[in-house]
Amino acid sequence: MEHNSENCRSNCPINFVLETFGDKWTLLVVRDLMFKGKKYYGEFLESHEKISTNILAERLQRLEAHGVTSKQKDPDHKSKFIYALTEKGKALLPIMLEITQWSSTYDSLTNTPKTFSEAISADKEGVMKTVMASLDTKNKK
Amino acid sequence: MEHNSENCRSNCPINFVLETFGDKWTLLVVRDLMFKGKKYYGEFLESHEKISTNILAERLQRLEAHGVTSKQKDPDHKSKFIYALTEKGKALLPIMLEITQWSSTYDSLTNTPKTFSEAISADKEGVMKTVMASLDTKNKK
DNA sequence: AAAAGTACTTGCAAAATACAAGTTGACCGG
DNA sequence: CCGGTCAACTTGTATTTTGCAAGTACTTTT
Repeated sequence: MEHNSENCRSNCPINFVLETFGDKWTLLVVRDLMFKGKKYYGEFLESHEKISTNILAERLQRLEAHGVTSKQKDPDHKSKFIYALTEKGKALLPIMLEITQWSSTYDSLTNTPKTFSEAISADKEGVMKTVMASLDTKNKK
Repeated sequence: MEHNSENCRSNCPINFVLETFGDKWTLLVVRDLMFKGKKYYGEFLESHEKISTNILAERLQRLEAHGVTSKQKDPDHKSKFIYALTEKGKALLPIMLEITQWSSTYDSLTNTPKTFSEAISADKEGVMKTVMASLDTKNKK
């Protein structure tokens, strides 16, 4: 569960996130967990970018191994697992919001709702609290 | 120079940055330009992570194609090119600082100086101004 | 004029990814 | 209580990307 830069290419903080998230798919799983309310394997597969199933399985395993996500049996459905962000995973929120702002600025075709990017600009702390609250609610349900 | 999500997998802002930076190397080049004062091809090759020369060439081309970096002849050395961040590239700074904070928190072996992460916590705007100023100075030299 | 520096390009083996199909254990309707 | 469907993967293979070593062309230094 604990993970540090011991076996990484360097101890640089930028490199450290790349060792876990440096590919085209991993951060999309985080996005789905953080903003889309997804928690089942099958839900991640449905995302618009169409991750393939072997890649998804490998990424979920890696995220769990690095302490970013958790995996638990769904008490209501024995054949399902509930994936969720750990505290370490939730702590990615500021990065995710800054990424959203950058893309909203430089992608003329972005699908970020203007209300959302304006809310981040006006009150980033408030948006963070709202998102965090939504994650807690989901877990308790 | 203009780039948007037209030919991307989706119009999601998270995916948009992945289309340009979603690999193990690209963001290290940005780091070297932003924080390490590097500007020559050979300097990027020297970084601790040891990017290979063909990958570096391809990434610099992509960054330039996406409007994140610029490339100009060095007036003093005809065999050298100066690489620099554009405004779009400099605008990645908030993301880079949040990444630094996250890694400094969760990597027990991080090489981030405590003075730096504390400065970001205490006065992020101030740190941003300092870094931005250093980038402007470099360009004018 | 020869050697070294700078920014690449090329070739090839190894690793990662994409796509399709198969497996295993619930769950559900009749 | 049996067959079909659902859910979460695993396996196999073709394609793409990466990693490493070597080579090229132009400049600068000695």
